[in-house]
Amino acid sequence: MQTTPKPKQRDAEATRKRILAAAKKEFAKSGLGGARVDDIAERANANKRMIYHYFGGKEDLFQAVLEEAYTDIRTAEQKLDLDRLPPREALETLVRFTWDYYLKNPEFITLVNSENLHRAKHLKKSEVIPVVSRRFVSMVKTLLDRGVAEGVFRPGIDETQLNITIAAIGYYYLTNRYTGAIVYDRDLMAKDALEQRVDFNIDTVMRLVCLEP
Amino acid sequence: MQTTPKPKQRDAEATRKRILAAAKKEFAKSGLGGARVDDIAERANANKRMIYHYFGGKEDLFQAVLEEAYTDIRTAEQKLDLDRLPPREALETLVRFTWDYYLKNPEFITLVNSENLHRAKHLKKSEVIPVVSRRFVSMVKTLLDRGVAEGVFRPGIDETQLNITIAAIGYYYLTNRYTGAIVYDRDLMAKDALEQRVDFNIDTVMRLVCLEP
Amino acid sequence: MQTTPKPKQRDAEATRKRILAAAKKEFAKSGLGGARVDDIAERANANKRMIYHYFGGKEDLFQAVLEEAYTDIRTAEQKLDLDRLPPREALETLVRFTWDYYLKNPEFITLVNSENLHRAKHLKKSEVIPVVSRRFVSMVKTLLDRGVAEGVFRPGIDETQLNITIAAIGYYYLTNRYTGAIVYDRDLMAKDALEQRVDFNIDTVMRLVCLEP
Amino acid sequence: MQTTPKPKQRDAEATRKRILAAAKKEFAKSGLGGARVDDIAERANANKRMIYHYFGGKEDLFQAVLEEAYTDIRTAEQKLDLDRLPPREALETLVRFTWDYYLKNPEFITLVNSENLHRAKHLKKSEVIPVVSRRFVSMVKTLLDRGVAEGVFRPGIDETQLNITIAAIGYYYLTNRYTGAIVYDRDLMAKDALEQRVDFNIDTVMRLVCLEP
DNA sequence: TATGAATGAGTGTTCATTCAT
DNA sequence: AATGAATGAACACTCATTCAT
Repeated sequence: MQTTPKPKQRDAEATRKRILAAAKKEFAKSGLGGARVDDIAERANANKRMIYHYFGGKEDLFQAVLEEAYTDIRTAEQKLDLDRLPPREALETLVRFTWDYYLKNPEFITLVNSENLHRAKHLKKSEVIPVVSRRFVSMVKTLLDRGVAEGVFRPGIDETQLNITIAAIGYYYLTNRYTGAIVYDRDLMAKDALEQRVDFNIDTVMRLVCLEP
Repeated sequence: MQTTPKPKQRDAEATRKRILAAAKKEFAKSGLGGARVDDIAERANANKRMIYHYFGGKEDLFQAVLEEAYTDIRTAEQKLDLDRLPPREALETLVRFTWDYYLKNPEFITLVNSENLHRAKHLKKSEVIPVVSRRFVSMVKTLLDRGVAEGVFRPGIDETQLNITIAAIGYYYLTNRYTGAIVYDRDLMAKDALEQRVDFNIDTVMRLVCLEP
Repeated sequence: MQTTPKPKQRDAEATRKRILAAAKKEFAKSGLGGARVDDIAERANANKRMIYHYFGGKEDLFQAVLEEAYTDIRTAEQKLDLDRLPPREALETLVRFTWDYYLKNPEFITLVNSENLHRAKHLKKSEVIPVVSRRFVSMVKTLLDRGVAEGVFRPGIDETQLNITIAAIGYYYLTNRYTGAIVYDRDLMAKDALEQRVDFNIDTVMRLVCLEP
Repeated sequence: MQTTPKPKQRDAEATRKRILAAAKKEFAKSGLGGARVDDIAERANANKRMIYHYFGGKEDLFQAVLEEAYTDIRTAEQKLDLDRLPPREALETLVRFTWDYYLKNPEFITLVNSENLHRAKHLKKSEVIPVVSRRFVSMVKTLLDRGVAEGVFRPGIDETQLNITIAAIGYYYLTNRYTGAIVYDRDLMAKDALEQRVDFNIDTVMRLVCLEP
C-alpha cells in the first residue's frame, strides 16, 4: 500500500491530516464497513492508536472524512463565481464542473454511496453539512431566477430537482461504470466516452432548462 | 428478524429459493461485506451449511443474487412490449417503468452499488448477464430508430447515453435519498415528492429526445 | 496453564461444562476484569468462539459461573439436613461446614469479591439466585426458632445478622490471608492455624447464640 | 469525573498528593487491574507522565496508595489511646472504631481486597507495613492482658484471632453489601441496618471476650 | 439433505508506557 | 517540572468457512 511519508516527528496537525487523507482513500476504496483501521493507520504512516486519539473511533473518522469531502465540493462550487457569467454559460459551467469534480475526485462518490448505505447516520450528526448545503442550493436558485428574469430559462423549474438531475447524470455514469461496462459492453472510461458523456449531459440540461436550447 | 416459514422438510428447490430471497434482502441492507452469512441463514430459516451446499460460498451467493436481480428487471422491461406503442408513449412508459421498478425493488439499487464497489467482480464472471443486457439495449435502440423514422425523435441520439440517463435520474434520486434529505432539507420520499420527481424525469427525457416536446 | 482434556469430539454439553469450569478458575484467579477470554478457552481446551456461542460473552459467562457457584454452596448447605440434629450440634455443623466449604472452594470467595467490586451487577440479573437464597435464609431461621423453643438459644437473634457473622469470620480470614500473613506476621494457612481458627469461630458463634455456652 | 483543582503551578509535593488521592479513588473503584492510568491522571488534574515521574509506574503507585491506606488506619487506631479507658470500654471503642472507619473509608476495604487478589505482592515489598502492623497488634495484646489482669476478660484469647474477628464482622458486611443485598433481600446500607449491625458486632465481641457480658 | 459444533484468522478498540520538547 | 504525541502489545469479540454426524 502507498504510504504518505512522515515529514517531521511530533507534528500533531500533520499526523491528523495524514490520517484523514489515508482514511478518505480507504473508505472510498472499501466503504465504511470494508475499510480496515489497520490499513488506514499504515497508509497514514501513523500509529493506529492515534486514530482513536484524534478522532475517537472508526465511525467518527468516517464522519470527519465525509464532512471534509462535502465541504471541499461545496467550496469549489462557490469558487465558480457563477454570478459573473450570463445564465446559460453559468449553467453549462456548473454541469461541466460537477462532471469534472466527480471525475477528479472519485472518492466523493464512493463516500456518499457508503453513507447512503448507512442511511446518512453520520451526516445527520454533522453540524457543518447543513450550513454548506444551504449556500449551495441558494446559489443554484439565484442562477435559475436570474435566467428566468433575463428570459433565457423556462420559469417554474425547481432548483432541487435540477440540482439532483445535474448530479445524477454525472454521478450515476461514474459510480456504475463497472457494471455499466458489462451491461453496455463498452469502455465507459475511455477518453472519447468521457467527452461524449459530458457533452450529452450538458445538452440534456440545456434542453431541460433553456427556452431556446 | 423476519423469517420465511419452512414449508416442508427436504425440499431442495424451496430451500434454495428461501436462501436466495434472504440473501437479496441482507445484501441489499448491508452490502456484500456487511451482510452476515449467519443472518442470511437465519432469515432463510435454513442451515448455514446449506448456503455452501447450494451456492459454494458468500460471494457465489452474491453473484447468484445479482444475476437474479438483473434478470428480473430485464424480464420486466421486455414485458413492457414497447413495440406496440407509439414512440413517445413507449419512451414515457419506459421512463416511468424504470422509476417504478427502482421504487418497488429498492434492493436492486443497493445490490448494484455494492457490485460497483467491488468493481463488477461478480458480474464479470456471469454468463447470463451479457445475454439479457444485449436484449435490453437493442430494445431501446429499436425504439429510438422507430421514433426517428416516424419523425418524432431527434436523430443521432446514442441509445447507451439515453439508457444511462433514464436510469440515472431515477436511480440517483433514490440511492442518495438519505444524504439528499439532509443536503436539500426535504423529505424526498413523501408521496408528492415522488410524483413530482417522476414527472420531472419524464419531462427531462422528452425534451432530450423528442423534436417537439 | 493446566488444561482439561477434551474427552470426545463434538459433545456440546461437555464443551459447555469445560468452559464453565475453566472460567471459574480463571475468574477466581484474576477477577472478572483480569481474566482473559483466551486463557479460559485454552484452559477449557475449547475454541474461543465457543464461549460466545454458548454464553454470549465474557460477562454472561461470568454470570453463569457466579450462578453455579451460589447454587453449589446453597445445595451443599441443604444437604446438611440440620433439622435432624439438636440445635447446638446443628449450629456447630453449620459454622464448621461454612468454614470447610470456603477452604475447599476458594474460588467461591474470589468470585463473590469480584462481583461485589462490580456492585452485584450480574447477580441482579439472575433469576435463580433469589430462589436459592430464600431457602438458605429460612433454613437458618428455622434452626434459630427451634433452638429458642427448646430453651438453648437466646431469643431475639436476627437470622440475617447471624448468617453474615458466620460467613464473615471464615470468609474474611481466608480472603485476606495474604495481607493478613504480613500484618500478623504468621502463616495463616498452616494446618494448626486453620484448626485454631475454626475452633475460635465455633466458640464465637456459640457464645453469641447459646444461653449456656 | 471529579477533579481536584490545581492550586499553583510547579508544586511538586502538591502534584504528588493529588495523584495519590486520585489513585486511591480509582483503585478503590475499579481495583488495580481495572483502574486506568489516564483516569487517575485526569482526576488528579495532572499529566500522565507525572505518575511515572513520581511513582515509577502503575503498580508502584498502587503500592504507595496501599501503604498510605494502612498507615492511615493504624495511625487512627493509635489515636484512640485505649490505655486511658477501662478494658471493656476500650474493647467496645475498638470495635466501634473499626466499623466506623470502614464505613467512612470504603476505599480501604476495596484496596485490601484488590491486594489480596494479587496475593499481597505489593505489601510484601513494603518496609513500612510491618512496622505499623506490629504496633497495632501489640496495642490489642496489651488491652487483652490488662482485661485479664483486671478480671474482666477471659484468659487465653489470642490477640490475632480477636483482631481478625473484629475486622471480619465489619469488613465482610460492608465489602459484600451488594451481593448481600440480593441474598438477604434487604437494604444493608439503610441507617437502621447499619446501627443494628454495629450493635450486633459489639455484642458478639463482648460475649466472646468478657467474663460477664 | 440437513444439522450445529468447531475453527483460525482477523476486527475495532484499549492499555500502560515512553519519547521529544 | 511539566506536557501531550506516539507506541506496540493485548483485549474482547466476530467472521466465513469446514467438520462430524
